[in-house]
Amino acid sequence: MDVRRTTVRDMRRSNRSVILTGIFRDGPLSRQELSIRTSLSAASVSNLVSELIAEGVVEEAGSVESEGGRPRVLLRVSPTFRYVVGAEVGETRVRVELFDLAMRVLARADHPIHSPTPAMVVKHVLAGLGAVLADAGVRPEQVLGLGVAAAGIVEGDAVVHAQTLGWDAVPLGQMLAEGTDIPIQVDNGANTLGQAEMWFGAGRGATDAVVALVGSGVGAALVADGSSYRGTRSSAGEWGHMTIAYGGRRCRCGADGCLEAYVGAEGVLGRYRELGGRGLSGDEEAAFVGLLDAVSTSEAAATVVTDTVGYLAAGFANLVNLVNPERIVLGGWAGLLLGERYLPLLREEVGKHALRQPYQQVSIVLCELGRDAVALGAATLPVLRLLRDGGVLPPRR
Amino acid sequence: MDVRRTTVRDMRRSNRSVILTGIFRDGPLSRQELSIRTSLSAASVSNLVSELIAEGVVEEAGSVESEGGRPRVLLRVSPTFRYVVGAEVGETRVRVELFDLAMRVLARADHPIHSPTPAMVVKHVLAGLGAVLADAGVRPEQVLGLGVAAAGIVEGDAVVHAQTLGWDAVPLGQMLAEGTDIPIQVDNGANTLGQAEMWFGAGRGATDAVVALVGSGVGAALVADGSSYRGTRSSAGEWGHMTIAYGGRRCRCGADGCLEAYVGAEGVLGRYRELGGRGLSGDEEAAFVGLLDAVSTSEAAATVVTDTVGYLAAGFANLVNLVNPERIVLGGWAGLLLGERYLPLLREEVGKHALRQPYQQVSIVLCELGRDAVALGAATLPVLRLLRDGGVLPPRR
DNA sequence: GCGGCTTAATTCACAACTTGGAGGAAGGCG
DNA sequence: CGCCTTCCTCCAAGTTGTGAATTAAGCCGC
Repeated sequence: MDVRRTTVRDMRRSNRSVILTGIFRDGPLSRQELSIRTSLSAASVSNLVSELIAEGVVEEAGSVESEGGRPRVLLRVSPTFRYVVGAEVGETRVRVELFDLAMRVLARADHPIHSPTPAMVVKHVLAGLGAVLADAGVRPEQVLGLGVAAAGIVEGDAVVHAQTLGWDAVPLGQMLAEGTDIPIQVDNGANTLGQAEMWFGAGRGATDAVVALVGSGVGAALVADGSSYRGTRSSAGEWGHMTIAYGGRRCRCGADGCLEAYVGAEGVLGRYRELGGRGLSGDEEAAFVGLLDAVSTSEAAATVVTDTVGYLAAGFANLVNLVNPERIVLGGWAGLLLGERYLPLLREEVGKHALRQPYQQVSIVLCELGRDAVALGAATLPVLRLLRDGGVLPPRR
Repeated sequence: MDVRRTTVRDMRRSNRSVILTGIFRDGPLSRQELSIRTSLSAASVSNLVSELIAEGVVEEAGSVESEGGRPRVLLRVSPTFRYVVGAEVGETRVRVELFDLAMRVLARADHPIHSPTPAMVVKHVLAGLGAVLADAGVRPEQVLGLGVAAAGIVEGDAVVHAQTLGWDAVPLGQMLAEGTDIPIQVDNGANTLGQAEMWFGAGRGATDAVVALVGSGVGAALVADGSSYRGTRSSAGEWGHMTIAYGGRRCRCGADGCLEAYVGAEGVLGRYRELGGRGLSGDEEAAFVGLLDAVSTSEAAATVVTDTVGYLAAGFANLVNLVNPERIVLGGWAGLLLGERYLPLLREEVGKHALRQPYQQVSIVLCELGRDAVALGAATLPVLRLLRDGGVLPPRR
């Protein structure tokens, strides 16, 4: 247990962080409002804000009309103070996006990949980084950081384990750092999408929430008390491989009865075929849509889909009982397809598996951002750090 | 989101807390050691300690022999500064225990109950409180607080929901407060036992852990980053009602396939009977021991027990995947009976259901404290608050 | 157009805090 | 008994948030 002291310096950093976070998260705000919502004195707010303005982190942005008094000056984080880059490393593409601090996309670079090696990924991410910077005319020194969303388990300082890609203990962060001076942070793709959803999507305002992603596979991001929960060595949130049907279907992770084997699109389509269902064509996504459309005509399809909702509900109920979130956000392409059609049924089914008390406290909603938000979420990682540090820039080599 | 300021006052409270916590948790310590482990300057340690001594919270306790210099003076929390009371409200008894701040039992009062009403429980807890105080000659003003461990879900400020007792939204804390001026805190029994185990038992030193309790029912206490995790409205940790066998056995909570229905003693004995097993007599506990002893002679018993270990392992694996703890502590009377015999098998089975990465990071161990530690854990609640507040006493009416 | 009014932001003296260094305290050792 | 080592405490200095007083900025009525 490393209990640590608090110094007068920590106090200032903490208050700078509180103010900067307030300005960033809740749009342009006046010093007055900041003073009220942080319960800092007007004097301190003024003091801290003028420091932040002097450093260029914050800027004034017009003022609000008054009713006879001096108008309040609005403050915002200077969008061009620094820029952030988010990279999505998926199983089929590498996407790199450049954002300003208002989180607007300034440039984008995509590159398709297939069964990529770590070296290839590093190459494409660095190439994309160079491309977006050149595209938008931003210098590397102006970039606050590069956030990378990787498929798989991310451990400690950017070591990636991805069974589906055959990656084992790949030091992705370190490898990338050899090609650039920009500070790098790596996280799991589900977590970054969850982070995006918490900041800009359906998770706004919640402090204890779960963002569940259902696609070909299944994952979840846990948010406890306002910040992402990572466990001992940051590999928490592997919701997809929760055993939900003891002794059931074999999952691609090797275990039996995982949630993913029943709710992930691959598992769902597999079950349909096992029940003798046919007639689905195209890629996985098209097939999944086809399955949902076949519900009214095919007995097998109806059974599989209803079951899927039930299994998903049980998975949600387990989260509700164990974590007692105030909100569950359902996303991922398959999750959205299911949710659009079956959200009421899903809610009802969750009630059958969850305890009454925590069930009454949770609301289940759909993601608001598309799956393109993975890179956006990755880009929030450096921003999160900036806010936590009260606007103090991370050191560079 | 109520982000809050930090003032110079918070700083001092925080540092007092750090020092007091250090002294309490890690035995007698010298100012020197405190200075090093907290990285506070020697001057500040001296300053804060002398304040704590003046207030009577801390006292000097001998000194360590030196090798030619001034000997270090050891400091400890004054055991008689205040006293704490822990109450265990079980389904069959009310136990009240009085502790000093060294957490030694000074007096105990037991009272058997059967299907108790809230009013009865309140009566017995207050009677027990009076009894232990009289017994040890402690005045009410000397009591720091009363911690109550209740069976069921405890929500917010001591509102208890206990389906098995038929309690719904019982304001236990408030009811008790009408009978005494002593500050009251109420928590779930599994949580308090978990707390005891984290401080004084098998959980020592861990920051991310789960204490799992398997008795007639099944529960768990989640500890994240050194402190108990409670969720939105403090009803997290209902591990027992996690769906683990979709569409399986009916649980007493009304849902199907709960872990408790397969791993709780009641469920295990039920399964044995369903398989045609017979010959178990006595109360639940005796029957459970009988079942375990019958493994070598009865096919049904062997099947049930092996299955139980498997189900329990799946339940653990779900925790491992989702929460990524560094330690899982297995307790509860049935859990200990199982664990004593099958811990290696259990560990192995967990490996079959959990992902490799988080599995390698978790150690699974048995509780070190008996189930009598429920009241001890409850008594830690006021102590925890004292430590958090840096030795500042809670207000009294 | 100008004083009066209202509200926002800043300035300033102050109190609370940690810190590093100087000095005092307490014991061992020759 | 004096010297040395180590622990502890006191003191001046440097930071920081706060409340009261002050200044700034716009509106309104005449």
